[in-house]
Formats: sequence, C-alpha cells, structure tokens
Amino acid sequence: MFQQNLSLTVDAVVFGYDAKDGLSVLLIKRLLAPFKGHWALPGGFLLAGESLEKAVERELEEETGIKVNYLEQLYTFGKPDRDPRKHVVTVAYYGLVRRNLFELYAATDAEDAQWFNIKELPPLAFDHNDIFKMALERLRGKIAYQPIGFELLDEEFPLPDLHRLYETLYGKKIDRRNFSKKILQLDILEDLNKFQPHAGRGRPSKLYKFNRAKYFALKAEGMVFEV
Amino acid sequence: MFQQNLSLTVDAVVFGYDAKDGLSVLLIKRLLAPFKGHWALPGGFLLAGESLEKAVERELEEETGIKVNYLEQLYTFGKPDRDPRKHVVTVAYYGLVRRNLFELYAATDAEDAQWFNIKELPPLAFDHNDIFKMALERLRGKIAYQPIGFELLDEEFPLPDLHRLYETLYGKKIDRRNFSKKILQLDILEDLNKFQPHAGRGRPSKLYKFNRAKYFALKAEGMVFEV
DNA sequence: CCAAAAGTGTTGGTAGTACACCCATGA
DNA sequence: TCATGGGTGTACTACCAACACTTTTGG
Repeated sequence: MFQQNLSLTVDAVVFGYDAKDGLSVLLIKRLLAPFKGHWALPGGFLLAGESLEKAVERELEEETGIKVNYLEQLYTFGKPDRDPRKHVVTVAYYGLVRRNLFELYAATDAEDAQWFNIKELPPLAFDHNDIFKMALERLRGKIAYQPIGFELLDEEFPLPDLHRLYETLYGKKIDRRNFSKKILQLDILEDLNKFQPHAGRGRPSKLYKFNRAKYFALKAEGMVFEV
Repeated sequence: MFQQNLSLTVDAVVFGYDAKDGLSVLLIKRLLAPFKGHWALPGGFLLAGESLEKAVERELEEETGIKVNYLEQLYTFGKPDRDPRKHVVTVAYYGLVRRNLFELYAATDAEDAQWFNIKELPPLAFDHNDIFKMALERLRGKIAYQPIGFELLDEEFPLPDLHRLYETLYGKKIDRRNFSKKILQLDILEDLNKFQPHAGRGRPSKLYKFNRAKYFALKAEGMVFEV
C-alpha cells in the first residue's frame, strides 16, 4: 500500500534532574543492528493508526519502563542517509520526568537503560547526538518562558533546587536573592509551610509546590512567566 | 521494505506580505480527491531518498511556481484520522517570500493557486486550518527575536513598512518612534541614502537594507535582537 | 498653505541588577 | 561556636514607554 520506500520512527530525549547529579538523559543500549551495542535514544517504529505521542509513550514504556510527565515534539529529522539501511524519517520528542519516581529497567530492543549526565554522554547511534543537542537547546530556551522546570523537580521542592536547575541549564551563576524574588512575585508557588528535612548543613529550606491552576488563571490575565 | 501501512507528506504555509494588502498565505485548489475542489496548503508526498526541505521546495515549485527565501520546519502532524483514506503523517513547514518577486501559476495537483489574506481564509482541506494557525503563531513569536521579518519585505524597504508588518502580526499599535529607535540602534540596517519614490502623501521615507553579515557579527558579540 | 506621513529628541517610571545582613542548622 | 546554606531587604541603573515638535511632500 506504500508507494514510498521509507520508514517512520519516533525518538525521545528524556531529561531527568537530581539536585546532586544535575541534569541527565535517558539512554538505551541497542540490542539489534545497526549500531548493536551502541547507546541510543529510546524510540522505534510508528505503528499504523497510532498517534505520534502514543508511539513515543509506548516505546518508552517498553524499552525503559518510564512514563514521562511532560512530552513535547522537538523536530523531525529526515536526511536520507541518517540510517545506513534505508531512508528513515524520525519524529523526535523531548520529555521531562521526575527521576526518583521510576526504577529503570531494560526490555524489548534494549540491552540496558541508564541515566547519563548531559556532560558525560557517550557517542550515540545514528544522528542521535544532534537530536540530543537540539533538545537541550530547546529545553534551555523554553524553560525561560514556560513553567516546565517544575516537571523535573519533586512535587514539593525547595527554591534552591529550582535555582540550581536554572543555573545548570543556563550554564551560569544567577543571583540567589534576585531569583527568589522573581519567582515568588509571580505568585504561582504555594508555600507549604514545611521544611526540607535533614538536607545537610545550613538552614533548612522551605518547601513549595507549583500551583498549576493559579498559573493558568494569572496567565489568562496577562501575567508573563519569565526567568 | 515497509512494514508500516502509512504515508509521509510535507506541507507548506507560505507567507507573503504587501504594505497595502497586509499578510497573506499561499493556497492551492485541489485537483484530486480527497477534498477535490477545496483550498489547501501546497504539499505532497515525500520521495524516498529526498530530504524534507527538498520535498517542500519541489512541491512548491511544481504546484505554484514559487521559491521561498526562508523556510523552517513547523511541526509534524500525525493524528491517524487526519486523512480520510489512511494514516498520513505530514511534516509541515512555513516559509516567507517576497510576494512581488513571483507570478503565481497553478500546475500538477493544483487547479488554481492564490494569495489569501490571513483574515479571509476559506475553510481548508484536512487539518490545514490547524496547521495554518500554528504557523501564524510561530511566525508571530519568532519575529520578536529573530530577524526574519526582512524576508517578507523588499530587499530595500522603508522603516514604516517594517513597522506596519510588526503591527499586523502583533495585532496592536506600536509607537512609531520607539520602534524606529529600537530597530536603528541595533545597527543592523544599512542606510541607503535613497528615498521611497512617489509613495503618496507625506514626507518620503528613507530606504534601508538588512545587513545580514553585520547582524551575525554583532550577534556573535552578544547583541540580542528583540522587538 | 494645509494635511498627511516621516524624521528626531526628552522625560519619567519601573523592573532588573548588584549587593549586605540576619537566621537556622550540623558538625 | 563556627561554617554552611537559606531567607529577606535596599539602592542604583538602564531600558522602555509615553509623548511633542519639526520636516518634507502632495493636493
């Protein structure tokens, strides 16, 4: 039924964050050729009648056991030679996940599944290094004007964690006090009147929660999220 | 070969601008089913071994005779039911063109090709209205921090034209004087020391040209384009 | 000579940046 | 009791928004 001799896949760049380890990406070790034994982004063929998002979620579930809590289309890569076998077009997504919610496991096409710090990525299969780079760029840009950073943190998080996340992504120091002020005056965080337990030295930090409903209400009134 | 019972197409939302008519989109009237006789975005099937951009440019050339001077991937639409026949995934692009450079003609799958003002679009085939909406959104957003507006104007243009373009896209009045200041102090426009001939009433406006090389040089030094 | 459109300059408010002090905990 | 990290407040500055006057053309 197909006049075209080409295939369509989906791939996902899944980011996870940890206050200590920083920003990481989820990779799988390929069980099949081509690039057997190489690290790659999780992904696979789109099934007929299946939506793109469904395909991404299915492949992630199958290969790594992870469910992302934010997923957004990144870009479609279609260079004819990006797969050595034939012309394979891939629709890439990037996702955000709370790392500590899941225990990774490897299955189906994956021999292994692991988190890699974004500073220490191995060489990836196909053009996956390019895809990763673009995803990081997109995340870096998007986090400045969309409240998606919260999707990487625990439901209840201390401000310093958010601060560190932004410093990591922007790759530069941000004044702690100005950052606080900016975020808090947006009035989209709920003060939980609780404290981070036993976080090591220093004064314990207060815990906050992102108030999604309030964010959308304020946004509708013209409030602009900008960090 | 192909285990998947689905197809891959490309579609293009091509914008044109005219100081009098405002912002327009290029549409074709479909010669074939489905949606025969309906207006639609130009586009068609990707050929195996062909890059996505090439496919867009080929289809545009074939169906309308136009060559865009800016082309950027927009989004990939893959809902299984977006085409009544079968599952067709389409990679949508949006393009910018200097309208007066081309004489439209219709060919191959198109019975007709015409510019439509964005305020007066007919109902479109498939999910093309959604695609158009997203393209307009993207253009509106992108023009604020990327110097792509110039791609819609003549090579040599007066500032008021650029001003009107921004007003059209943002859908609101922008102070003429502040706009001038902002653009000129970026120092990326070359003053041609020429004037717009016989433009009707009033003082003739000076002509400028976008200095692409200077833009990239300044950008490398940290200059930020923002309108 | 009047109206319309374009060029240029000044001011005040505000938001962002730089910066300092105090507080609560673990060792 | 000291070091470490977290909470909060103030002053300066630079940029943006609001606004007025002059210049050049066509009718």
